[in-house]
Amino acid sequence: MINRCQTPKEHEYVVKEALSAMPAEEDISVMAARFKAISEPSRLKILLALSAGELCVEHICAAVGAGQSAVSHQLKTLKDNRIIKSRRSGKNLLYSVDDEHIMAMIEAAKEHLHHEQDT
Amino acid sequence: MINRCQTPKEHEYVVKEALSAMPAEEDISVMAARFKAISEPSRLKILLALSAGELCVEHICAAVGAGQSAVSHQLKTLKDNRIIKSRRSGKNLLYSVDDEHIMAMIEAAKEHLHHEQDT
DNA sequence: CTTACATATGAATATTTAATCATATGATAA
DNA sequence: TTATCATATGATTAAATATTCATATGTAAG
Repeated sequence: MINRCQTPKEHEYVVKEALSAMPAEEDISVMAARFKAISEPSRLKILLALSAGELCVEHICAAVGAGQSAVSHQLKTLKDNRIIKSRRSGKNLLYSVDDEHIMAMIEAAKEHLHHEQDT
Repeated sequence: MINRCQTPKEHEYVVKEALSAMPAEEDISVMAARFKAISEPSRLKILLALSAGELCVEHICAAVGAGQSAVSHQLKTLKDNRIIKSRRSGKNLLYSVDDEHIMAMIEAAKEHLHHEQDT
């Protein structure tokens, strides 16, 4: 037991709860990597654009105002982390948001923007 | 209009939608910074621990198995980005998850872990 | 008011990562 | 099958960032 803390009993209980609910190390790494994928303004912008609908690479470039190579690298990062998915249509690859959980995360982040903090 | 794309009409429409719904650059930066704050396994772990309840710094160290200085730096990053908040109780600072939007993001990320991708 | 304790902060280093350029791949059409 | 177009990839360089160590701050107790 840690005795530097003045409320050890409650915290000991919370720590136990936290440890038993804690995901496996590998799951934590995967989640962290996914958050990292959308933690760069350029990639987040791509994701916000795709939340309006499916787009090919050139139109993504147009929507976010960036170059083909940079966007392609970013799409790979987003796709490797399952933030987005792609399908081929002729010469084009069409990208879209992976699933409803990703949309939920974007929405929560947008709403959190307008939240005023207590502390 | 971009003509390299074989479905220009639909994509032009989506691009227009995307641009009109696109948050301001500054809001994008803020959101990205917040995702970045929870994109490091060590910090995500802290957040997951706090999702079980309020904790003081020493108990956070115990819950995540890291040192005081590292944890304190990470708490600052999380707090600066409004992922967590703190209140004082005697000698201790008690940290907790900022609000329900953050909890929603964590939950969505956990659920997304178990999602099998199409493409 | 001085000591001890809980937590924060600053500087330094080592690692990670984004952007760019040049080139490669894979699909279609001629 | 060759030329062209859409997109991906590899290497390089420059910038961002996590950790550690040492020290500072602020609170409470004696």
